[in-house]
Amino acid sequence: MKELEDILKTSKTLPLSRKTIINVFLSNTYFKDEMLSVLKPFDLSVEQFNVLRILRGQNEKPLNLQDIQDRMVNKMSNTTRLIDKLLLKGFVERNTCAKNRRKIEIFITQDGLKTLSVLDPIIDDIEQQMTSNLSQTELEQLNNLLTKLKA
Amino acid sequence: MKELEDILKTSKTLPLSRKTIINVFLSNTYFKDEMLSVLKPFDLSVEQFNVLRILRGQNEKPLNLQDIQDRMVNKMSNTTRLIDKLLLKGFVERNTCAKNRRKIEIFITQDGLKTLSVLDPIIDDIEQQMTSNLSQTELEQLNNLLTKLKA
DNA sequence: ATATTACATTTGTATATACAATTGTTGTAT
DNA sequence: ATACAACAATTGTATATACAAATGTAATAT
Repeated sequence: MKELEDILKTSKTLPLSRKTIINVFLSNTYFKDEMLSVLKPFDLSVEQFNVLRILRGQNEKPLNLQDIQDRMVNKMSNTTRLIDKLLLKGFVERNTCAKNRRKIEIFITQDGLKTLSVLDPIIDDIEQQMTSNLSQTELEQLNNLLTKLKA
Repeated sequence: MKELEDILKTSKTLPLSRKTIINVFLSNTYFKDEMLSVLKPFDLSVEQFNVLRILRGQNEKPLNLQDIQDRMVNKMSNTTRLIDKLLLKGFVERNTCAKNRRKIEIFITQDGLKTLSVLDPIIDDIEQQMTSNLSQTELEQLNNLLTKLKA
């Protein structure tokens, strides 16, 4: 993993705020790349995977697009198109809501559930690995700092 | 800013590693959105802005595409196309390298430099603002933890 | 009852990114 | 000198995201 100093070769000392922001960008890339390399063989992007997990969390109850969008970690401008791709792969189903035909209900399929259950231990593993350089105490500190940061 | 609990309504307690990863994703989005809203009026994306700063750091000396890519915070699969857009806006110039015609040298223009000099204090400001919930000590802690995380 | 407004999703356009294939140039091996 | 490998950038295809406009449905106001 590249360090700040390696990347910003020509720079003087950066203000702490900028260093922090850059470090968050780098950490984000680090996590996303690792996740993607695990999900790739399952033909899923990180975002698609997260939506599938959201749908599973509903225990077979459907969610409409806005509900999904609200629960997404990376706010998605285009849930429609993301769902389109999950549909093509057979991981979700889509129905117009009977009570309010403006809304679209989305379900996870058996195939989607099966894929998630295969992925669960793999993802747990990579998440552990990616954070293994920090102790539990340090992880808690990091969490608290990040939460406070954007409070 | 949304909290983890608000987003993941249906979830049980998450493992600390997952919480940390999600928190980094959220922080990344937070920073990027704020930066973008500042850069938007200047017709620049966050990534384009960063490349311009890299080029300025060279003090008028040119960089080829690979050098730029190495210095970029968000590794860019397509520096070519990013530079294309900076070119259209007149912020950079592009020449084939005489010594090695495979390489393309890229310079920042006066217009690019002028735009950066206008942006400098604005960016400093927003960076301060975005991190103002943390003390200097906390920012240092956060930096150290993030560095250690991906060491 | 019709017009207007608000709601929910879709579509279009643009940028950033991932990855593979292609093009053109240079260096090397024989 | 020619063939082949390595290098540097470009192009093509796909996904995610930002934002605006368009479509279709429901609620309301008169």
